[in-house]
Amino acid sequence: MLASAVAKRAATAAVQAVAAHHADDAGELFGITELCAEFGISLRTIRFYEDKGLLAPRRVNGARVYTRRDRARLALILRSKAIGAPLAEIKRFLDMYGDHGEGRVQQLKFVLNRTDEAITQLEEKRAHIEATLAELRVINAGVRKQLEAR
Amino acid sequence: MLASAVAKRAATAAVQAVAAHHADDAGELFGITELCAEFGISLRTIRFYEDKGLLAPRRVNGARVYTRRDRARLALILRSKAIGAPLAEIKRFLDMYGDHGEGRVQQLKFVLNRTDEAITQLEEKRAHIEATLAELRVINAGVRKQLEAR
DNA sequence: CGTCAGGGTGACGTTAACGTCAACTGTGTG
DNA sequence: CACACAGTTGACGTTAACGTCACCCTGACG
Repeated sequence: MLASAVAKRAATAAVQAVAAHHADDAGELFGITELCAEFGISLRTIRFYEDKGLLAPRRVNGARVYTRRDRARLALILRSKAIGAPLAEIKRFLDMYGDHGEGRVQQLKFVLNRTDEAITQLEEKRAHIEATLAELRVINAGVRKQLEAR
Repeated sequence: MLASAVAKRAATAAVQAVAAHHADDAGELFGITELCAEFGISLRTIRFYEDKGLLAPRRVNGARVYTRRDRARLALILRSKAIGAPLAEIKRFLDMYGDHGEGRVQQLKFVLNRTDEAITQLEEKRAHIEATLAELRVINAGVRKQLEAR
């Protein structure tokens, strides 16, 4: 089926995204304007995220230098914003992407609980969207009929 | 398949929801506190929505009286908020649920365009959620493995 | 050496979405 | 009738998420 192929692609992308967040900060480096241009946000915004503890780039002579990992974090922030999450929640989100390679059992269980929570919440949100979509399609179809029957 | 059954139920619910919005305001009436209790929101909030033009209850000696239709609108508002829409957009949303029984061709086409827009936007949002869910499941599974392998 | 662009740091302004408070009003109750 | 009570309207406060502005520093270039 087509759906399973799509799902597989999504899963692969997810694995890569999570891996990117664990990448050693060796490779390319980015400036602040570079990232702003790439993601279409303002300088003020990216600094604001830093103030809020969502990003923590290195400094070179005071200037911010971002690694690929920082870039991945930013992408995550923006996507989370797109689904309507407040920055405070996004911060908790980012923590989940953090360690979980090492860490005590206590910590792992903590992460497990939070991912479980986040997953159920997102599923609820998705359900809301499904319902709204269904209603919109009803309206859409109704109006279309009205128009066809002049 | 199970999924199709679920989809049908959702579609039926959607039809009813849209119909409820067109119901003649004859039946039961509600007070403001009643609605607040039912939906778990504050008086201030419901009045705020009125200020913003999202609700327009009748007045009896200055007191607000809500019809079933108003109640349906409120439900829609809250669900829209749950999916992360700003009130300004929600207002446009509500308009779509409005007439479309009568109206000139011009108006109908307008509604059609907006529903189309809204649908594609919601689909995008759903895609965001799917992606995030996929990543969270990756993390979740990873942590679970770590824990099993002590 | 001047200056100029790019980046940094407060400080303040702004919009959305309410909460809080005070002061008033109509309604039922003893 | 006095009074509690539910409901109403401003006015003002608050939090989140930035935008704007002014001013400062620093390296590169002519």
